[in-house]
Amino acid sequence: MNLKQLAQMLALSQTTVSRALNGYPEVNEETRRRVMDAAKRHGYRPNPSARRLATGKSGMIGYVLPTGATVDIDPHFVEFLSGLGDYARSHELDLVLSPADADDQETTYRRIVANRQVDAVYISSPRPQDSRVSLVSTLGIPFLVHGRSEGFDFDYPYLDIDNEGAFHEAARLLVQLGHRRLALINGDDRETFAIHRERGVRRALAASGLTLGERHVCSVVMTEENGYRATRRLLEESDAPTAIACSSLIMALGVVRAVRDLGLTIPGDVSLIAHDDVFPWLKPENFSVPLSTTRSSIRLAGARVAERLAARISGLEEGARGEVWPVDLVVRGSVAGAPA
Amino acid sequence: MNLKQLAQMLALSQTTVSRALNGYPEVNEETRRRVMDAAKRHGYRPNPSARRLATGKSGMIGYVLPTGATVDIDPHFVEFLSGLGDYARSHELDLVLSPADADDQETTYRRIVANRQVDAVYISSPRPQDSRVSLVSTLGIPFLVHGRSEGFDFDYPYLDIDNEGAFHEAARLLVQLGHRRLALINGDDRETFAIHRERGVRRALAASGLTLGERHVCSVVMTEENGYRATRRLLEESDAPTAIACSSLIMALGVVRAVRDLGLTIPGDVSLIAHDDVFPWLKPENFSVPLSTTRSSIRLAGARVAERLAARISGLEEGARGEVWPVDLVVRGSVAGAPA
DNA sequence: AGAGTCTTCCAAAGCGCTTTGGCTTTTCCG
DNA sequence: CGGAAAAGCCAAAGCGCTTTGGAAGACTCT
Repeated sequence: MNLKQLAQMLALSQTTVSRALNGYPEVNEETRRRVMDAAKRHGYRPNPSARRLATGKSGMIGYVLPTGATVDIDPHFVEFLSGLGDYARSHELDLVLSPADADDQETTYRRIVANRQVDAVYISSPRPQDSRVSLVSTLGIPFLVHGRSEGFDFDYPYLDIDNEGAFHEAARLLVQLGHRRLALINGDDRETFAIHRERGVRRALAASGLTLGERHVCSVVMTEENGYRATRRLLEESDAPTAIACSSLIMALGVVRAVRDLGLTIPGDVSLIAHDDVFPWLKPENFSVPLSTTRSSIRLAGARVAERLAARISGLEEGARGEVWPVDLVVRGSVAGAPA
Repeated sequence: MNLKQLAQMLALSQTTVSRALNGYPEVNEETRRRVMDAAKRHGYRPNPSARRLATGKSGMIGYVLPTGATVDIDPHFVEFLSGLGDYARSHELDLVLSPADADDQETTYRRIVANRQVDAVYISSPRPQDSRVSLVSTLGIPFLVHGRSEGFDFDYPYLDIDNEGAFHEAARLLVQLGHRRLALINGDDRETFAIHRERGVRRALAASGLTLGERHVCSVVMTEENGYRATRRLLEESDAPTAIACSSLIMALGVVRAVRDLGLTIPGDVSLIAHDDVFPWLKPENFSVPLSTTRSSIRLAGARVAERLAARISGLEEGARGEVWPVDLVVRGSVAGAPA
């Protein structure tokens, strides 16, 4: 059942039927009702391909997925996706993932924009002066950055959590508990979130005249194994830290394992605070010693990103609105006063 | 730059240019070269919306993503996606995720098929007599099942791993080591993979005249917490098992924690074998006691699914071909002879 | 009553591609 | 050399929708 048939059936023109269906004003209310009614009764659904060709709108949001033999998709992604899906589901928005060589995403961005394959895109895990952000903003497609970039001479819309504030609070608590030597086991320090977290820790330390030793900050891909290695390295040195801030729960698994392997205890010998993105399958309260965390649901962020993208597509949201979510500091058993 | 302009520029008809580009035989080789050349030089890319409208092909593969407030996307999904992306990237295939209410996916399947939004779909985590499989096969769109369904009077194409064989081997090893009371901490037993794994364990036990006690098999969502709870329950009973087979590494984390909490050791008091889907961020060899596993890369499976879907789309693959991958049994420190 | 203004609808022109059916020209072969 | 077959190309008709530019009729106002 296509528009033509429906129009014929109603003895109306395609124009009128189309307008009635799309809520244009220049059609009699009764006619509209008749049309709506018939459409529903016959299960008419406009062909999206045709509509897309005519309007250039696709009803999808896009994401360029960096891939490659050496590239692993972050497990956080799936939680983010859940959130995106939560919103998208109720709005018949689809998500198209365009896999791209991680080293050449530009081609793919250009392709999906030129082809009008999607109405909007989002960008995740941005870095300072991230080329994707400048690219996409010149390409002129609605977009939203999940996280923040930096160092541009223009503004852009984003949704981020207060990483600096979170780690500032975490570090401040540790300092208040008497810790003098903190360490930070961070994610890839080319990404903005990691930079912000480090900044937060440094700021908290500085406030008490302390510093973050050069060798007390690690920047690694966030795997259990890397958490383990970093911790071993940290704790086997002479000026071993007495407290660790850690950028992910998965790494924290490794931290806990390393501490135990060294015959040390949490929080007796070392206090630990990690960032928790709220996974349903791994909870900080269930660690052998319940883990203190800075908590922010990445799933909720996903839903919000979808919501804002939808708003931008329909013109309800405009401009370079930045949105920063506060982060909860949840104190559990993994922190204690510094050992004597 | 569109077809019309390109044709004009070459003083050829759109027909000829289109045919030259799409490899039809009825065009002179030299003409074809000229066309190809000009197309490349001017960066001509056929508009996918138009092509789609004309042909009904979209160049995308689809996945209906079950969502809902109580639905969590499995973290395995992201690894599978990595694999899918690995293949899709080099073939300019995009993946479209259509979020759907987990309790009503049919509507969404019908929509994406009716709308010809995608050229093929895949189905994951199937259950016996999974309604999605029968639906999709009547809808007549190319598809592939990742995993297996059962109990149909028709065949369908799938890619699965030998879950039964894997857990058979694992259980057999444990029995050979003298274990008489095994337990299985399994995933959702409405899903086929879980059923197959249980079957494998039972078969191995039966071969030695043993059985899997009713209360020695748990079926739970695969989270760390559930692994922990299941293990506590198992080990606190009078006829506690001396060996555990576990369906996921994440649950195994909980198993390990529970064993430790109870003051027991692996493998001294209890042997453990888990299934490893090969995550880059959590490796069995890095468990406090290196974990024996049945191993099968879900990422490779993703790539293969993409490959086969592409083949089905282009008509290179047909029929209900089932493909079952063998699973490696990797023995590490977490298994030992049964305690006396 | 006549001019102007709404209201309501329509025919037709795209959107950019593929494909059908046909028309020339060339090639082949007895 | 003549006729058939093959090769190479084209005009035009879709695909199913949106949107432009009217047009006809109803209504208002002076």
